Amino acid sequence: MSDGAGLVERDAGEERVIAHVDMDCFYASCERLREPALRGEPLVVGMGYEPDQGRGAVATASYEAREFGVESAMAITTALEKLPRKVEAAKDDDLDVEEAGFYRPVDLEYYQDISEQVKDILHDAADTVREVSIDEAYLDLTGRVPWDEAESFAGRLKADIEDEVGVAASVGVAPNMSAAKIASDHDKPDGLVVVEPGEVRSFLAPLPVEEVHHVGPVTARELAELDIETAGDLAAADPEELEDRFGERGLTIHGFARGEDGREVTPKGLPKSLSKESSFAETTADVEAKRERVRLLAEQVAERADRKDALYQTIGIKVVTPPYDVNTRARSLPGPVEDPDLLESVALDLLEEFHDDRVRKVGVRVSKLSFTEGDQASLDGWGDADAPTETADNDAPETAAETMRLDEFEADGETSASDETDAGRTQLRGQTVLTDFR
DNA sequence: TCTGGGGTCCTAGGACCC
DNA sequence: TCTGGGGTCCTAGGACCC
Repeated sequence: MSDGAGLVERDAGEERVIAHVDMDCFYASCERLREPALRGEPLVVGMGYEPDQGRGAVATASYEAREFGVESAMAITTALEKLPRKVEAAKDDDLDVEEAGFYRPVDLEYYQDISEQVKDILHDAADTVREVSIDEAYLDLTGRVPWDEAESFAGRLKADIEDEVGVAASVGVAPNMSAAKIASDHDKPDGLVVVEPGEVRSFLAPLPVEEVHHVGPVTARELAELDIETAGDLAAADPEELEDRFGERGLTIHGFARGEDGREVTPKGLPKSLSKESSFAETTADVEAKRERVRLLAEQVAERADRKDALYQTIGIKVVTPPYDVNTRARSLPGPVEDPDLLESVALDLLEEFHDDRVRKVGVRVSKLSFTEGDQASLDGWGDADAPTETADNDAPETAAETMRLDEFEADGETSASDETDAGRTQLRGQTVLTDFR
């Protein structure tokens, strides 16, 4: 048996101690923190459940709400059928108040606040922390916590979070990230699972293959055709065949299933892209409605880029047409810019291709980001918003090379300035960018 | 399940260069 | 002028994660 390549080898004998911390239905816990009456009640936190506008989905359902069949990402309308709101049930004789629950709209800023308090505790507990999302992080405890103390350490960590912040977490400890992640999930909520180095294979073997990171519904279905249904099956499969079918990811998931994962815990770097998207309440072919939404999103994306001191070189849109076809279009600029008007005009220009299409959803995205020096705090998203902007000079590109590329860009635009007056306007914008560079 | 929003990474084909 | 091979960049789509 040769084992699958693609994983970083480490010195044998030096087993790392990695923890994965995962808050239990975090948004719901936050809501209960400021509204204790919600404790023990079925609670759904979602977006767009009020007849506001747009479609909505469930962000988090408490365990009590899950009893009624409400799940994460479920359409809010479906969730309401399974679990009506108490306020409605009280007014309606056909509904039973006992069989109803509470709904609260997502309040990300508040959750971010709570999250920071938790993250502070995590950073005190470990030298290296990778924050994965608002409610999840990996800790490298190697050299700080020996295996025979892993369980008590994790227990203290949970208790600290509970006592100091007031929300519950599940913790998994294992010799690598992928196993730690599965471990934290294994006994949710309020779980604590330690998988020591020698036990990883046997711990993973009976689990359904979907629990392996990077095995989603599509891959799981394809694996089932190969009679691979558990992590143990996957671990025993032929890596070459997996690579043929799934590419590099085939080798990755094979390794994960075998308890092999050489990834180091590293702090999260700067973002690669920033985007904003939104759905229409009903699909629409209305040109002005589409343009108006794209304008709004472009403005919001520009604002966020500005707050994070990010320059962008590629501007893209996303257009979702019924039934659910995702189309993306993108255009790169000759150099990085921070220019809301250009962002808007390029986005609108890209949208022209979908002029006659009925759409369900649109999005705007910037990528190929570069960041100005200074003020790291705001890069994380919670620094002070008004950083001094003396940075423009610092990242002026090397003029010779840049000017050449700009010339090419203009020439390109000239020749392809096909039909629309919009194209010409974009060109003009392009030239204002040029002067910004000098 | 008839599908919200914000991300990451990989792949494949085409353009272009040497 | 029927045609190699390597490399890079760009765009579009897809799978996946939270």
